[in-house]
Amino acid sequence: MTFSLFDSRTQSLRAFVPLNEGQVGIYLCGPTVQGLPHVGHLRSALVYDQLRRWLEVKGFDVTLVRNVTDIDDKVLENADNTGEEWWALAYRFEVEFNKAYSLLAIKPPTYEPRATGAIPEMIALIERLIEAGYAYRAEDDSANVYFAADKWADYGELTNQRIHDMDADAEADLRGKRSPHDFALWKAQKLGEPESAAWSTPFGEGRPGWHIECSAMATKYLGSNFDIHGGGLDLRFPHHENELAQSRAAGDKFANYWLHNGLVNVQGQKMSKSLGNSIFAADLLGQAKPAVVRYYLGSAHYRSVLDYHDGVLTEAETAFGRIQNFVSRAQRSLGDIHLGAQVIDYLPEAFITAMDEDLAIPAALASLHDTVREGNTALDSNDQAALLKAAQSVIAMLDVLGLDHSDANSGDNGESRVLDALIQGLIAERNAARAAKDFARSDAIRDQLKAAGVSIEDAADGTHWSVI
RNA sequence: GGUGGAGUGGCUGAGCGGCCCAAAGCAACAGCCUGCAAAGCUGUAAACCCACGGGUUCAAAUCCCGUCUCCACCUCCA
Repeated sequence: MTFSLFDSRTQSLRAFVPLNEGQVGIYLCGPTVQGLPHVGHLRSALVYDQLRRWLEVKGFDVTLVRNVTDIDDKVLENADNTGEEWWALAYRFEVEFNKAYSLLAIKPPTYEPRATGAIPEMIALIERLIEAGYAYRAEDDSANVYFAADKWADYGELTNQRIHDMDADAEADLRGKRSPHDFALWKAQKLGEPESAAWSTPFGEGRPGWHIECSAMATKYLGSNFDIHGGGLDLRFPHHENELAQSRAAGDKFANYWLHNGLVNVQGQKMSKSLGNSIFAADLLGQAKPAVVRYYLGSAHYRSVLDYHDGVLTEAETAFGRIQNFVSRAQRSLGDIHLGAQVIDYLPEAFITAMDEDLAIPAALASLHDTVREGNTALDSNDQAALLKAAQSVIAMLDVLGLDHSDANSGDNGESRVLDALIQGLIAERNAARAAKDFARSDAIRDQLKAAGVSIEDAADGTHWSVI
């Protein structure tokens, strides 16, 4: 029953031991809502959703905090371009993110704080840092406040770097910094920036630096010491390094485990605005069902690079369709399949082992497919007991992975009843034609249905249909 | 310059000292089933032994050294 996670800070697989027995606190860096959600955002949110679900299956009471960065240079810049209020733009994109998350069955976090809702906590944290001598007000008398990176001896501990090895940009404008490695805790209001984007503080008018937001929000909701901090690999430096430095310098223990998910590449290349190769949530969800997208995003280990290119969704669709097909066949044979309260009791050993080892979802999927094959074999040989066992097992695994197995044909609305009646009529006609050996007619009906997006399956117990 | 990661069958992608003559999926081929298909099952072929060259070990895809190639981070980024 041990559960291990790869901790980026120690760069090792560590057995997970929660601070408080039976409870887990997770802080996840959410998006800066300055644009539309892309495949990378989805993967990141999904990884931690899977982690959360697995911990819940294992009986933990999980508190998941995923923030929304709603104030930032880019938000202001983009709002300036569209002519919207910055907060209106932020809300607009936040809604888009939540829509995508919800489609993908990513459970809402326990708390989803916005950065602008934690300004007092940020100010308090900055004051503690100034007092402790790790932060200073800008040399140029602006409202900027910086963290003195070289004063904090452990700076670089998260990413195993030394300050003097870092590639500092010697040309950069210091803006009142003492050293180029220092980073902003508080940013002075700039000329032309809206009043609504500036808060009054003891240091002057301005807005928060990016890193301080997460430190403040994480400890506000999870306490000064909590279990897991997660985010995308690209946030490891400088964002997480800075978070860790400032929180520790302020006297907080902060996170016990650091998790980083791999990024999504597009045809072997990094996704970026300048390359114009970004794949947005809408692109994926327009091409395939949400469960298929979810399956695809889980097809590589969370720490590996996931490559996106043409055909990946089709492949996921076929693979996932095989699983769904089995569930439909099993349900036809067994009727509705119910699970008891303890989902974990239905999971194969191999599946549990895989999930327990740093959330090895690809290996877990292998176990899922193995079970589907066993179930199909049981179905073909009419072994009802073995079929039920396999079917329950498969449904339990899909449940844990958050993959929707519901039959597309089920549903109780009027339209689906009408549709079923019409299709059943055609199926009856086709079977009559087959009985009369009028295969030209029967094939024509099959083609007609296929053209309409309906596939049919001739089974021992009759003909069944499903939407392709 | 620094830090981290990767190179496994046609493709995706696990494995990270013996259970590996390397999982699972996709694609391919054959058989069973079918009027023919689809779905399903079974089997076959697929990785000149897991980038290349050395080494350690009774034992290496897995550890060490060297080489090559690729990627990421060190600037905003999930």
